[in-house]
Amino acid sequence: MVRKPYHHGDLYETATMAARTLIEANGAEATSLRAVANQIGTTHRALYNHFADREALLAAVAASGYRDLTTALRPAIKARQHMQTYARFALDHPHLYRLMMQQSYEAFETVSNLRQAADALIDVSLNALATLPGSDDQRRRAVMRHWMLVHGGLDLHLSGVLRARSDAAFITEILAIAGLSEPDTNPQEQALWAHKKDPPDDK
Amino acid sequence: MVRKPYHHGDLYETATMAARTLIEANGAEATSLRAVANQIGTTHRALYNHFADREALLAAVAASGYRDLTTALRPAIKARQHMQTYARFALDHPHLYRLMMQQSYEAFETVSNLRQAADALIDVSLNALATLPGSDDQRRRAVMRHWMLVHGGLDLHLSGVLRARSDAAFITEILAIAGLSEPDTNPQEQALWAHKKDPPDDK
DNA sequence: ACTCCAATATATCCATTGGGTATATTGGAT
DNA sequence: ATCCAATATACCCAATGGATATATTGGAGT
Repeated sequence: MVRKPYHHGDLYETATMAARTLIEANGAEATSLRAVANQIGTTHRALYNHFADREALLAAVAASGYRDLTTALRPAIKARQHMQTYARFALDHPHLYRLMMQQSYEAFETVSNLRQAADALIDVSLNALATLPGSDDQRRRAVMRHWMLVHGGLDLHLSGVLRARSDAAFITEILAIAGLSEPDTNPQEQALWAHKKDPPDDK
Repeated sequence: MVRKPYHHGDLYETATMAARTLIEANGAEATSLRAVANQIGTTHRALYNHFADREALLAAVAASGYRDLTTALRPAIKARQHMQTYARFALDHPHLYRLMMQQSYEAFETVSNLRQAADALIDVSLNALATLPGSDDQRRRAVMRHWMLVHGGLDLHLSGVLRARSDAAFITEILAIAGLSEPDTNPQEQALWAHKKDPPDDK
């Protein structure tokens, strides 16, 4: 069922990667079908032979992001390391991460790659944290708690709602909040969040 | 400095409310300047006398959302009630909530209303939870933890990444995860999350 | 080797969108 | 009554996602 490439080569993969590059650079909203097509030397209409519509192309990019994140997370078996790796991925690829987490309910049902890739992410987290104590359900809930916490923190940080002084400070703080700080670390909390009371870095 | 309305009345407020209605119905992406203008009987160009650009109109809507959420949250002084109210607002106004949380860093700096409204939200949470034990910093961190947790859970639930069986089930579960369940409640966790292992509601 | 045909790519076309510029209108201050 | 800045309109434009029709490619069947 995997057809050999005809004219251009594997346009599906080529287009997905080109789109991903553009998206990581400028964000998904600023990435047009024509821009992607230009990048790889085709007409924008050629893409419609491989993707139902623009959303489908974005979904393919999101799926590729899920796969990469899953791969990055697989060797991180300790909870703290796991969370750290997750956060660093999101901070290193903010536009991609946002795209991944903003796929519509429909996209998850339509683009089979996507649901599959997202489920793989959940599974790798469940497996990696299999060493935690407690029943399966307790572990599952712990994974959910960690995920919600780090994702929520990231999302609030990546938009301007909350503003940490730096990415590194953000990671330190989120680990502290999750109760996963290094034993000998004592993060100074009060200096982290810069909202109206204390402006970012003057003095 | 508050100018009386000239031709149409207070177009700023009228347009913001119309935009909000459209956004709550169809989402921000699907709401065009022209659609808003039609709704209130003006030209789309008239809006540019009150909003710098499309983003600014969306930011005004977001600010109004922040104000409403803050108002809803003010009387909820117990942590559990607070979180419950927050979650219910987001679930009742999913498109609006997403818009609020997706304002760009720039928007927060440019549209003064917006930063102000977002800060008011943080403050009301800090004040409401002032009864919690611990130092100011500990309380601040506790607020952040609760916020990140509930927001992260909501965001994952509102997109299709995680799928709870229902909104009510989601609220119950998020409270349990946060350690804020009613004492006599014993939420059955395993039945909540429906991802690939067990499809939504058949049986 | 030749033909055929489905998969793939292109060529035009269209409505809608955000935003620009120039012009008209309004109504309070003088 | 007049003037002028705030407001609204008229018309324009390039870019975008998507539709339809046509051209091209190259492997399968003979």
